[in-house]
Amino acid sequence: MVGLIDCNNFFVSCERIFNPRLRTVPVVVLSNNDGCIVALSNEAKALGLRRGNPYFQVKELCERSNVAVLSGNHRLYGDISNRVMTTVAAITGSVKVYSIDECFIDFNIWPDAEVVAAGREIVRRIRRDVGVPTSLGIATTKTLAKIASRFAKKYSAYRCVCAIDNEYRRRRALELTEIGDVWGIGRRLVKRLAPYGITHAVHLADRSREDVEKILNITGVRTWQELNGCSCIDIDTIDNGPDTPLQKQMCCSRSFATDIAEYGKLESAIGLFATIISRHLRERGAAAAGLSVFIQTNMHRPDLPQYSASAYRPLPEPANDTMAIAEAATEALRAVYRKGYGYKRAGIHISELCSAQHAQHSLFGDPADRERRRRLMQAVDAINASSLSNDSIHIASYMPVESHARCEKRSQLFTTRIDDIIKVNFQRNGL
DNA sequence: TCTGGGGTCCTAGGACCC
DNA sequence: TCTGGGGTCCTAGGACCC
Repeated sequence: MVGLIDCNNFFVSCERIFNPRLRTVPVVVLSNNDGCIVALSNEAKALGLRRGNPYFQVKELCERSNVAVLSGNHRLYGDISNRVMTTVAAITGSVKVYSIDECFIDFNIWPDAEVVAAGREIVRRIRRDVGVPTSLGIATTKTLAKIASRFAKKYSAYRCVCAIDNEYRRRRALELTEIGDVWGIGRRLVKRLAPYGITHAVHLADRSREDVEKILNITGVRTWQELNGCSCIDIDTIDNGPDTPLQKQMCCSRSFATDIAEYGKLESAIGLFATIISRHLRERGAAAAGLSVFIQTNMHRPDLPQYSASAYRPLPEPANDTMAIAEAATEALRAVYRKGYGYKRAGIHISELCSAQHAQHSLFGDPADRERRRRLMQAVDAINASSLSNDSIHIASYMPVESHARCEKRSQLFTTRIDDIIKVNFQRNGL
C-alpha cells in the first residue's frame, strides 16, 4: 500500500499558521506580480473564486467580500514544506517528496489492519507539530492513492484519511471520480476521451488496453494500469535522498509589471535570471553546458504587435558561475532581441545539466582560471547567505526584483528571517 | 539499373503535474 | 492598467553513425 499526503490549500494554510486572524476569513494567495490566484481557502472557493483567476478580474469581488489577499511568500512556504516532510519522515523513516505540498509514503511497513490508524496518527502529528491540515489517501497504486486523498479532503466523514483497500471500494471510487480528476488526465485529454463516452474513471478502467493505447498513448496505458490496481508509476524516480538524480532542466523566468521595450532593461532582467539560475546550479552541485534565452510580448494584448523567440548558446565548457552564465545569456538575448516591441516576459532555460564535479572540461580551458572562478562564487555565496538580502553582491547588469515585480501584500518571513520572528509582549499586573 | 536496416542524439512541440 | 512559474515525459522529424 502507498499513501499520499496532500496539504490542504497549502499556501493559505502556511499563512494561517502565523496570522490567526486569517483563519476565519476567506483568503487567497496571488502569483508573482500579483497576477493570478494560485491558492484559495475553502471560504474563498465558496465565493466562486477559482485558482487561475486573473486578480484584476476578481478584485472587486474580493474587496466586497472582505477576502484577505496576499502576495506569494515562497520562502515561507518552502520552509513549512520542509517541516512537513521532516515530520512525516520522523514517523515513517522515509518519504518521497512529490511537490511542495505532497509526498508519497510506503505503507507496507504496517499490517493492513493498522494502516488507517497509522495514517490518522501522521495527519495528527503534522497538524500538531507544524500547524498544517492535510489529507491522506491510501491505496495499492499512486494514481488510486491520489483519488483516495481527494475523497479524504472532500468528505469530512473520512476524518482526513481514506483508504481504497478492497475491490468494492476501488470500483465505487472510480464510479464517483470524473475523468479529469484522474492524475495524468488534463483538460485536453478530457476532450479527447469524451467522444468515447469516457467521462468517469471507471469508463477508462473498463476499456481494453489496446483501446486505451489507441486513444491515448503509452502514458495513458500506465494510468489505465494504475486505475486497475497494477502499480507501474515508479516513485524511486522521485526519490529525495542524497542520491537523487539530477533534474533534467532548469528554468528561471518572470513576467514584468509593465512591458519593457528598451534593450538595456531586458539585459538587466536577464542578468537577474542568470544570477538566480547559477545560484540554483551551485546549490545542486550542477553545471550547464548550454542555455537558451526567450523573450515574449504580451499575448493578452492582441492589439499590440506580437513577437516571441528564443536562442540557444552553448557554453565553452559546463559552468555554474554567474559571469559565464550571464555572458552566454546576454549573447543569446542580443540574437533574439528585436526593436519596436514591448516585452512582457523573459527567461533563461537550461536543458543540459550535468554534475559540476564530473563535467567534461574544455581542452582549451585554463584550470587556474576555473579554480579562481569557483572560489570567487563560493565567497559570493557565503557573503550573500550571511546577509539578510540574498543579493548583497551581484553582477553589474542586474535588476533587483522589486523594481519590476509587484508583490504588495507579502507576509513576513516568519521562520527564515530573524527580524520577522513573531514577538510576544507579556504584560504584568493584569494590564 | 539500383538506394537497407538498425541505431543514437538533438530539438521543438504537445501534453501533463503542482 | 492588470492574465504565474517551474518542472516532467512523450513523440516526431532531422541529422548523423555503422
